[in-house]
Amino acid sequence: MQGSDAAGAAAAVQSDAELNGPQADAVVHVDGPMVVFAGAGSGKTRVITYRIANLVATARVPPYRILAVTFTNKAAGEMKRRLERILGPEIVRDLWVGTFHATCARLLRRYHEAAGLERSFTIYDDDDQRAVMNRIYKELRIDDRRYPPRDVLGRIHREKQEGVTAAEFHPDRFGDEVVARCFSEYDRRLADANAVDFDDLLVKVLRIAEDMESSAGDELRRRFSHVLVDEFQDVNRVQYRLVRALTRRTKNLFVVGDDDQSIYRWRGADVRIVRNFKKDHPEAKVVKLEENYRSSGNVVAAALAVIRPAQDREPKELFTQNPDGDKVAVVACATERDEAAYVAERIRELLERGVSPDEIAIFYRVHAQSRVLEEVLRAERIPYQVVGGVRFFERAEVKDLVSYLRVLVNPKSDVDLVRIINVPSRKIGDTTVERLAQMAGELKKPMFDAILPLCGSDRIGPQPKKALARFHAMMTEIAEHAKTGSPREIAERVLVESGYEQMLKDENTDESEGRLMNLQELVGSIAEHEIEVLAAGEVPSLAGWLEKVALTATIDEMKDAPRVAMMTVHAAKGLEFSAVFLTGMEEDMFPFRSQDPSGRADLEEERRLAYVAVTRARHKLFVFHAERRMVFGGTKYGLPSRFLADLPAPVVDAKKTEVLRASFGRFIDRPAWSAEPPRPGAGATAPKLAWSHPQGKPAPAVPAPMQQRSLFDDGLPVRPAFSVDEGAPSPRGRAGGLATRRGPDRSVEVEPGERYVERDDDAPAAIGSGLGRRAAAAAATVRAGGLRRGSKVVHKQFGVGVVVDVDEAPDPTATVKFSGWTDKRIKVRFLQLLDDAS
DNA sequence: GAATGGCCCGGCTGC
DNA sequence: CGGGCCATTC
Repeated sequence: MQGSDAAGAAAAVQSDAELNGPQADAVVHVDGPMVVFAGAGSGKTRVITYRIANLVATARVPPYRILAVTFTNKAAGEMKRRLERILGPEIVRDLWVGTFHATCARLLRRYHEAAGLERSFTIYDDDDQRAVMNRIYKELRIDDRRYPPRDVLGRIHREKQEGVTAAEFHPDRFGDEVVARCFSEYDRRLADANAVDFDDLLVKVLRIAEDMESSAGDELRRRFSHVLVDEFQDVNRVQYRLVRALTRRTKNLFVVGDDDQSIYRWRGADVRIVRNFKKDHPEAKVVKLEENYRSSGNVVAAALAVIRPAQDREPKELFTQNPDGDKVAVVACATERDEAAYVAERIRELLERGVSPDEIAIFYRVHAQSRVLEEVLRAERIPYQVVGGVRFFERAEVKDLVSYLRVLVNPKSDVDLVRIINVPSRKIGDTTVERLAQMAGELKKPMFDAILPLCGSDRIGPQPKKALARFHAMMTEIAEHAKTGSPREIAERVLVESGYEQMLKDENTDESEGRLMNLQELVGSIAEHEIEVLAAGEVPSLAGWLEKVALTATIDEMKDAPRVAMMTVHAAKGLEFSAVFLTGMEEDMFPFRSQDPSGRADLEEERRLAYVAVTRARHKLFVFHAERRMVFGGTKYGLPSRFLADLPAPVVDAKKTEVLRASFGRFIDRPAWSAEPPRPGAGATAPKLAWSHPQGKPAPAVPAPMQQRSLFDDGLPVRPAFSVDEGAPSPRGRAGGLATRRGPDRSVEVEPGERYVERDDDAPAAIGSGLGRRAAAAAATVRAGGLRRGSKVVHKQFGVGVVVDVDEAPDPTATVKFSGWTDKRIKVRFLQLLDDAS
């Protein structure tokens, strides 16, 4: 680092910063442990960035002695980019900025010997882990019904996250003997394959860092003078121990987090670590950033209301000086498709008003919700990108090519070898592979190295021998070329030489076409990586690319493109958008409740998750809940999420979609929880849900529906089953609580005061015929009023549409354009005319 | 040894 | 509803 650079940077830090009091404290206080409780939108990324800049520019800390741990690679990239503007690329290149996993992978390449690995080790993902475990089950003849491999792997995973090794594993539960056996066998196989799993990356580095005897440990502990950790509320035990070990000498551990945003408990994160930081480090300086610069007043108010009932929070009060802005729209929808159509409509409006698509995001609790949203956005020609979901790198053809490349880099990796040995088909069947595995076991060699010995034996027939020998020759040849070629060239060669490309070309279907394109994209990604690495002045390698691939998170794949982003709330952590659409805010969806009866939800964490979702929005926040929703093939009827009830009335603008408004004699299934009529005080505690509402909240003195309605002042049926007929669109009068349906025994008489509920499980067939009297009335309106082109209509299934054509016949039919569907031809009597006044 | 169809089970969040 | 695994068949 040149002196002038540093001086310039120091000046830049001073002039750029404009940090407020607490922020400045967090930046300039250099030595010793420090914890920053940074509320959502309080500028913590800025603080970390400027702190690093300050360390380098003012405190003159050599950049290579600074380690900054971010939560995602994407965040690491952004931080580096910001720092480059302040410090210049030369300095930033020497900084260590990355996720725990990426950092540990990098360290492990340096200290591989101390971890008993070769430098070329492979990182196994869940799929690989499962493959290894299946192999173990087969060979040890373990009953996979009694001990599901999934559970065993999950158990091992949890143990590793706590830093427990196979040797230390203490069987104390039923079935733990099996876990113990699998654990050590699994570790042994990974070691033999020169491979590590995600947990190993951290654990192995931790072993070295905590080893007071070895020189590697000593060196590692001296490596960094300052360690900074972002999103500290989501670190696990191993990660915490690691950063403590790394700062054992200097004590310069700086952590930033928000215990309110801890949402990864299910993967080992422990929010108590940040909450107890002061206890662990009595000398630690504590800073709280409580001013939110991101969101409008109403959004902040909503966020606070959601998080306030949470327990054991670090005391802090988020506030903002931003204007109140628009209210939070809470939108009641009929179905998920109605929800999607409404989302699309609002997005369309925003886009027309000049909002950039990348300033808009749609959130959901689970990926499964994305499909319908995607369909509708596609139909509406709104540019979007789905973050995560079925990941690119999980596609079969992509994994195949990756496996080929991994075998080239690390021929010991048996799971990769098995994956590709017969793809494309080389007449090397299961039996042959089995024999090969046996041979490898006996020779205590990797399977690849057992190929030739097996060919030299008389254990297999001449055909398999030939096939195996050819495969071996092919791979050897490619490996030979791989010594000189660039990663992209190697990948291309593999595709050709292996016959993989030919296989797909021969198939010549739409699917194979798509696969070929995916492979092209993969090669493109390798080429891109080459360019990046070359630009950084380093030599691109296949191993480097493979490592990057293994450690790429879904969110890292998010492109900087003018597209609406769709993602889970988990993926949204750390991001912000001008407009946020938070969908599926219903009980059992969000808070999510697993189908698995043993799977109890962690309500506290779900609440924090909701808080994260809300705090992503800068200006506009739309929250949605649907009356019914298709979930895993069945229709689920959902109550509005309890988190909605926490929103203060003054910041909420409650709306209903037109489809919901127009829905008459709602066909609400009668769920078990409505078996009893609501009684005062019973509403909130009735066994309608597996969860009770948060402790400490007194049961409402009024029936829950009424209590909630104060919030939804347009008569929104927050408890649909109890308020079925309310909010009907027109004053045509109630249906008298009676509705008719086809078939015998299906018309139901309803007592006064009770609401009519009806099944709606045979959807398409029931369209129209199940509509009841109001439908008839509506149809009459349509015919009498006359349906024209341009008329707005509602259809039970398809939602709101615009008539593009009417076919006058004895049974008039209209062609209607529905949002999110292809044009439909529908009998006019199944349509309801929307009077535009409503 | 490969290909195809059916069945069963899981079913969230993800490095 | 969908994916993975198994059994059947060629």
